[in-house]
Amino acid sequence: MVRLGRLTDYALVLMTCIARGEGSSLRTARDLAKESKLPLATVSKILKELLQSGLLTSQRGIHGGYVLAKNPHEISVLEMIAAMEGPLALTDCSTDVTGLCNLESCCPIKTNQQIINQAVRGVLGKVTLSDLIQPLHLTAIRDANGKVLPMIASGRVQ
Amino acid sequence: MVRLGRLTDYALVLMTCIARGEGSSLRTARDLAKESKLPLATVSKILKELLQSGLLTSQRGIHGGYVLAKNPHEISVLEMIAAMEGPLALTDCSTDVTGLCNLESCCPIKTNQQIINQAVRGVLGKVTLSDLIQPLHLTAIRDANGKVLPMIASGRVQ
DNA sequence: CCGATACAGTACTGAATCAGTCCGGTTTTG
DNA sequence: CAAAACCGGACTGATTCAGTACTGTATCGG
Repeated sequence: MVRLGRLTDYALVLMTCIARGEGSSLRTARDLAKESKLPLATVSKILKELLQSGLLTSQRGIHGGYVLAKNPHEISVLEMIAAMEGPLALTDCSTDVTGLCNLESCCPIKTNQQIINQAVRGVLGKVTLSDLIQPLHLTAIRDANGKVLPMIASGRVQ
Repeated sequence: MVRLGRLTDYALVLMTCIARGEGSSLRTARDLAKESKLPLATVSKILKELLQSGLLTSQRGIHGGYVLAKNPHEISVLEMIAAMEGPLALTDCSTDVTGLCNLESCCPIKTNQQIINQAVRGVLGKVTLSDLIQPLHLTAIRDANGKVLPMIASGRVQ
């Protein structure tokens, strides 16, 4: 299905929760678990990974919690996905690692794969956390020909 | 890693092979297996799925084989991916199926997820099989702001 | 008409990945 | 020092996936 892992999905939800609560100091894992209706253990695991990727900062001890490390408009969807699943690479060929593919040097479409990857990265890099809080501002997103994607305004398409 | 299945990767290779050999009548599975250096059984499986999705047409019997069902520029990468992995949906929320998510109606980011999905679909829908054969023409692909993606011409970025 | 060739469809299996959980440790505060 | 909260790693059951095998059906040549 070419889908994000479920944990990545949760991560987007949690980041949105934290971003919405900005200004109200720290959010605890317990707090976020209640708000997102997800199990605490799972939430902790996700927050931990987001922390290690530098998207969150934490405060330990009683009265501890998590905050965004950057402004919401500086955190792209691409970064959040990469935090949970590692660098975005739709195929083995599009990694910088060599020796994975037995076709290696003669592979006729390696370059193309990288181009496809770059296109997807470009799009995901353009959508930021602040866009997820304010959906209507997404009208700024345009397709490959520079035309605004038709469904943004109406909220739904197909 | 957010990656395509390996079989999907192979499918892109095979479709490229077939597209390149256009005009030279039918390509047999055996033939394509040899050219792509993939096991015949696997190649057959992939071609079968591409057939069922209407991207290929087949001829049975001795002297049978496969041909593209459409012109290369009418077959998008999105279609090929969908043929192998089903409809592109980065998250459960972005499917048309309901009842999968326990947050359902109150989920704060459902709309956004669909927007993200649509953005990715838009990009993948713009790249066609003919683009994969003629990499240099990909300079037509632009980012969300209408600017040409920087790495296309040079073949590589980052 | 018969057999060789190639597509068509299904079913199975071993491996790899993933979600989710648990447990023990460390830091801070009252 | 005890409670609250973060920190880190490790384990497990389930699910998914790649790959293979086997049987069936269609077409063509002789």
